[in-house]
Amino acid sequence: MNVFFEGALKSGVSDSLKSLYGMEAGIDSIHFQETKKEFEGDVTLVTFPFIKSSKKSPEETGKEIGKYLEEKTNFIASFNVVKGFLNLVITEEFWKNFFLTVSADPSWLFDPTKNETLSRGKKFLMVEYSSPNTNKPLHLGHVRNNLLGYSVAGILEAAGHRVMKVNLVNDRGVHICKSMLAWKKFGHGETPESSGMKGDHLVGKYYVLYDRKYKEEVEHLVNKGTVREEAEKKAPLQLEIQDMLRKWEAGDKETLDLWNLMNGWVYKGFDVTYKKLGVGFDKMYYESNVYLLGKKIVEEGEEKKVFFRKEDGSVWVDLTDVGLDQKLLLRGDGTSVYITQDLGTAQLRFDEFPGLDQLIYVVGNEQEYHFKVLKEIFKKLKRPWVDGLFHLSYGMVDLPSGKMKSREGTVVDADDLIKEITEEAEMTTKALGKLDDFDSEEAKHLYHVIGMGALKYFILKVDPKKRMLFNPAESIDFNGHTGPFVQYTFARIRSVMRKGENVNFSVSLSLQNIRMTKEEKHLVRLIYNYPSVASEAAAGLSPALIANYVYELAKAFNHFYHDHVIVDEAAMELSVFRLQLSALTAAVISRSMNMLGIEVPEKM
RNA sequence: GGUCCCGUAGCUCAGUUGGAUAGAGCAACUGCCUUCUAAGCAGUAGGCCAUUGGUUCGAAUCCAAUCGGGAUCACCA
Repeated sequence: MNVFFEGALKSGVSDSLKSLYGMEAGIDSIHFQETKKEFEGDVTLVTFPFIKSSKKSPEETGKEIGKYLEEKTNFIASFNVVKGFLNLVITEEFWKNFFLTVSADPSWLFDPTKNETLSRGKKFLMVEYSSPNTNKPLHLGHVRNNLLGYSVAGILEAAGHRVMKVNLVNDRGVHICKSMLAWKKFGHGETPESSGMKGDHLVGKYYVLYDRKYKEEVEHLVNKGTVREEAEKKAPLQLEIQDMLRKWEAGDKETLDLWNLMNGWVYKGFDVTYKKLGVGFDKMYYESNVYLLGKKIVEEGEEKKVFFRKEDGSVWVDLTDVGLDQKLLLRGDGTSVYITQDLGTAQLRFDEFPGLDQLIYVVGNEQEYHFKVLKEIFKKLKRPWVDGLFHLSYGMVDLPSGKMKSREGTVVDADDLIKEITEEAEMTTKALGKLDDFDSEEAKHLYHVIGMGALKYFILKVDPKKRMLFNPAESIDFNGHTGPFVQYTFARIRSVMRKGENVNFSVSLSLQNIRMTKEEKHLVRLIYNYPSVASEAAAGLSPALIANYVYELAKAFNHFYHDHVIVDEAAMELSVFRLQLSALTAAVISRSMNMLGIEVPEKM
């Protein structure tokens, strides 16, 4: 619902309670809900909370409030009371006025500077997402992360916030060293060019190879009588990795050159995948640049006696007072751990961007503990921006066979997935055979748009915090509650509008002689709801809300389309109204899908 | 074991600031294309909202316990 009339309605109810029963009810304590389909009305007020004051039956109370509203406000046409539920019918005049307003200027719906429902307090937000390791290509789990992050940023922007999308690339550490070492020993100088492999896949291949060779070494040692734990530490490859890490930290040229070379391959590969996913970033951070930053904060904490040092020189924070554990912040040898760098980067960002209100981390739920710790530490350090730290946690993507495991080869690779889904879109589209006038470039683009629409919608429509099941064989559908369904509805509207453009209607939009049908009113209502849905989605960082809303809207349009003739030369005024209604629906669909990062096609 | 998240139709999911008879889609079965795109529309069937107890005018929604599933509690990142 929308402040457009909700505010007035609430104060109407508040007034009525006061004058009828002498009850002081704050505007915020009054809640409406949409009237259920089975009953007549647009909004419903539950009267039970008021019967204590009214000392009358729910029915009676409802009737009195309804009567009051009908008389004292100008947009209640009628009302009825069923079992204590006061159903209010909004006047057709109201919907017509709304429709005329947004038809004349659709920006009223979309522009946060014009629509106060849409923007409730402009903020400056940073969304960190993606944050890949550079030792292997992206998989399905990353896909969920990227789509979520990009979409959340889009939703926040649509609500009028200033948003920065950032990516913290995990470009250093043992994982990349493993790929480097395996490539150096077994790669024979193989490159993306020589192998024809995408760079990230090539590097990933050596990561897997390292793991295999390392296991062989461990088994070999175990067979010769070494205890497994011991063998894992003493395998030659493991020792070489340690050596390589040290060299990297010491700035050894040969190591850094190799590191740069292989990371370069990976970035090229990532760029291709990001582009296909349609995601992007305003700023890239690299762990190799920031991993030392946290040390200053550790020093500060020590001075402030918030942290403490153990005999071996390691620095810790004690969080047992807030139900967490003691946490290591700096190793005895002075090197940093994972959280050290996150301390540093968080500080860096608030320093770098004055006025930053919120830092949203889109990271899997396996790191909930980590972010809790991070926040508690900054709380102890009394950072004024600590409440702006937010971990947008999401669940794993599981396969029917269970968890994805890279070592067991059960990961769903992002590039493969995109390829398959695009091919599927192509097959389906061709089978329907509606694209005779498309050239091959256009067609290719369309397959991609539809395929990605299906994938993105599939992932974004579910609540982020739930783990979701992905069945590669049957998960992605193009019918029903899917992205392509919504895309199709948009294309259908555009098709009708093209027909409308070819007809010369010599009247302008006027609703004087029009009685809206049930379906038309339903559509107008849904369009009316857009700003509050958008604003709710922004407040809750929830793409799923948008996805479900736009589905409902598309369904409502298809229903309307089925029962009504839109372009009819014999009924000019009506046609102009219906075309306008269709156009507005299309605009809202397009906007909503955009927030999900999904394109809508003119034809499909 | 402690902490956190999840459990709704055969399957995938909505609905969770307490409100009326719990909603979609897929799969199954029926209809609807000489008229604006049938990737559509209409219909049938499918439910002990994990279980038990509590809170109250009212509970899928809040509280407690139990049972299932997952995550986490590293001098890994």
